[in-house]
Amino acid sequence: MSITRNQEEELKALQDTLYFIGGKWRIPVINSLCNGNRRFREIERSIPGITTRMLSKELKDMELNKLVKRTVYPDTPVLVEYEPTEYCRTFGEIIQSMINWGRKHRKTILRKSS
Amino acid sequence: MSITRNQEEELKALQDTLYFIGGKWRIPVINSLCNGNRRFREIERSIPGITTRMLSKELKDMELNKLVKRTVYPDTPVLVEYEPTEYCRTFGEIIQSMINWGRKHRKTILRKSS
DNA sequence: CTAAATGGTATACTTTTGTAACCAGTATCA
DNA sequence: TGATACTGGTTACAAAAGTATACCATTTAG
Repeated sequence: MSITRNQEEELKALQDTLYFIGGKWRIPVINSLCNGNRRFREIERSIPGITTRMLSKELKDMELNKLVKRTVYPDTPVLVEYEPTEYCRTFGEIIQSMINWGRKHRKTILRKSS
Repeated sequence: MSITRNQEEELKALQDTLYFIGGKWRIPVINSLCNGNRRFREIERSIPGITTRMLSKELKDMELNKLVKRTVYPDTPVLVEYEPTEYCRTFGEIIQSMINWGRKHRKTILRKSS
């Protein structure tokens, strides 16, 4: 049946995406980079709750996956810059839909912290 | 500056959404329910890789968060049904954007398993 | 009688994430 | 001349999340 087939295909596409997004910090880091943040501490400060360790791991992994380009300017003091690739920007639609959801449901959500 | 203000607000909305999605299995479970699966084993079979334990935890948590309604029909044999709430269906846009991403990038992705 | 499906739980284990301290190099401030 | 703070991270350890596997009572099919 074509309904079944289609659902299988959708599930596969969905799982590919989720696999690629992976952990908890990938989306916020992509968002930060796309918002123009470039330096390590700058990105770190822009994402409340992230730790140096997680950001470091995330950026390394994203570099391997061609989502960021890391450039070192070796003048003293050394300066390190992270840039989002075009590929990185393909997550725009997903991020936008998440922002939309968050906006709509602001009133519904009771955070643990409240 | 309104750019700054807007980015902060977007980040907050984004983080609310990510917080709500939480773990690894929330999205696949929502998707399965929205695809019409209702019984425990049926949902389990529809999500490759999930274990009984994780599905059980996820469904409990989703019930607490008003994402599913659990109904027990106590005729022997007992039958248990899980139904997505309207709230659950609000994730449709996010899931659809994820499916779109997965489709577009099928060729780009090299899964570890390949 | 045997085997399989139902809706799960219990236990042990591995992997991932979080916490917190630390490091070398440079700049700032008094 | 220190003391302090910022840069871009690393390291060791603890806690949380996820995985694997076995198990349970009940019911149905053969």
